[in-house]
Amino acid sequence: MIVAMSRYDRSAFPPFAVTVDLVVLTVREHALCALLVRRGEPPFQGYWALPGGFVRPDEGLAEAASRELAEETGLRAHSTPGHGAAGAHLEQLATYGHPQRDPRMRVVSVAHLALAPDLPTPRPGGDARSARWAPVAELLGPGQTEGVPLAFDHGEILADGVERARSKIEYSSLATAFCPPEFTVGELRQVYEAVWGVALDPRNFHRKVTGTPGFLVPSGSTTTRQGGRPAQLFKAGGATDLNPPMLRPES
Amino acid sequence: MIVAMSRYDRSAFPPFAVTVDLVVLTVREHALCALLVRRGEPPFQGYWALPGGFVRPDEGLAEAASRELAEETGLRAHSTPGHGAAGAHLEQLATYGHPQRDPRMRVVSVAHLALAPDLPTPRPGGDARSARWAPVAELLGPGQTEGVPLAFDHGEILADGVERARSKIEYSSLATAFCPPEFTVGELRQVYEAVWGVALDPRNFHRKVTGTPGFLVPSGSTTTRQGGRPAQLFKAGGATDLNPPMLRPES
DNA sequence: GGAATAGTGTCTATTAGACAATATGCT
DNA sequence: AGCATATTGTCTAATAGACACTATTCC
Repeated sequence: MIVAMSRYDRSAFPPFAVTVDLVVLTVREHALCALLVRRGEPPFQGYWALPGGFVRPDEGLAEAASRELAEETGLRAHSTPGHGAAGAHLEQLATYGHPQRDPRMRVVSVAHLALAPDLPTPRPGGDARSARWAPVAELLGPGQTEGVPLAFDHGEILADGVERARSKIEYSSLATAFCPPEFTVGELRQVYEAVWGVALDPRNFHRKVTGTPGFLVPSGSTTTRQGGRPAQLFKAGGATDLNPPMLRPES
Repeated sequence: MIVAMSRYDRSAFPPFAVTVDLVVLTVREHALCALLVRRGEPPFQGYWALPGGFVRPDEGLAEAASRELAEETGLRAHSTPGHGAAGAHLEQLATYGHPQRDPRMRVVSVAHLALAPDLPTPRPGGDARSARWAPVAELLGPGQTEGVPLAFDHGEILADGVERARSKIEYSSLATAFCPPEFTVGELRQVYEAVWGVALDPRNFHRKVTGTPGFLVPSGSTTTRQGGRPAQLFKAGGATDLNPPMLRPES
């Protein structure tokens, strides 16, 4: 490979640094939250940023994103829904490559979106940097204005990731990626309500999700952890697409 | 650069080449077609490939894609619908970075999707390479098998681009990007039929598209170029999202 | 019992899909 | 006239949304 590279005119292949950045989302206390890390060095020293890092010469993009996710959260990544526990959904989001997005050099970042269940152990920082779960409502202002500025173009990336998550739970079963392996219909509804920031009718929601083939599979047991009448527990079914979709109100 | 590559070092940035590849789609003679160029040099010499090229040190990703599109087709790019004539819709598709996707060196390609109206002048090749519009049905086999192999991982990229286009015309007004500045409801229906490969009921389709606010704006004149009763001409309206969506049959 | 949540049933307005019928150009 | 396409209208089945009602637990 090195021999092959040296055979070519260097000016024909301008070198770029390639990184992966992660928009890791979870639902905590009825709020959609994103994982942020504090930067310990310039540029943007002291600012909050999305977790990420350089892609290594011998690894693929999804592989690099999966590695960074594990380093930051301990989660293993899945690209298909229907997993719970120590797994998170991971998919490529978009690539950001404005020439001046990093003042040091030309960096192209392949952003990924991860959806994780609420982590029992927040595990702040896989490599000694401090980390936190920040409610996205505090990061993305009501309009297009951002409340708290993030490092680099990470505010834009976060906004794109949140929008992707909001739209994708409409027509896919991805909302279950925010849930533990077994969950109730009410807990799933709270995920939708937190991600969309709206209230949904519990009765119509129940009829909708239990009536969609392959979305939910009863696990057989029940729980009363939500209070009130015991609720059936479900696991995510094999279906990935929701057809017809779950409709977001106010459209 | 070669020194840095030979050993991973925290302070170094493993260098990558970054390219843009284009999935340029149009509708010709009732068939969805993709723009291909023939490779004149190894690797994959003589194979058909997607148009593309290296991102320059001082240009952004969308800028590079727009430049390549203009070089290959003469089209100017728009990221919003509602344009016709010499304009094409252009959006980022996904990024492909498998370590061995290019045998020469590590190349990360940011693929873009362009939707263009049928070009009066096919203009085969902006830089002396031969080019052609290939029906995607001949390139992507019935199953997941490809009919004709493309260079590199371009078959996979093309399949992703076609799938993106097929799903995006469901819930956006992007189908108008395949049409000339003024078009009839029947011509728009033929776009949907070509992209999806299905037959749609002309009467229900007419009611649906004319009843969606902001999708179509009457231009005032009529045409008989389709034969039969003269049809109203429309321009693309300002709406970008179709709500409720155009439903793809057989789902 | 009272509060809270789970789950079912019912009604209505909207809509997708099938398809009859009419309109208006062309040869 | 006969053909082709455009455009409007009608009917039916399915569904989203509103909401009454019952079920089952904990306090």
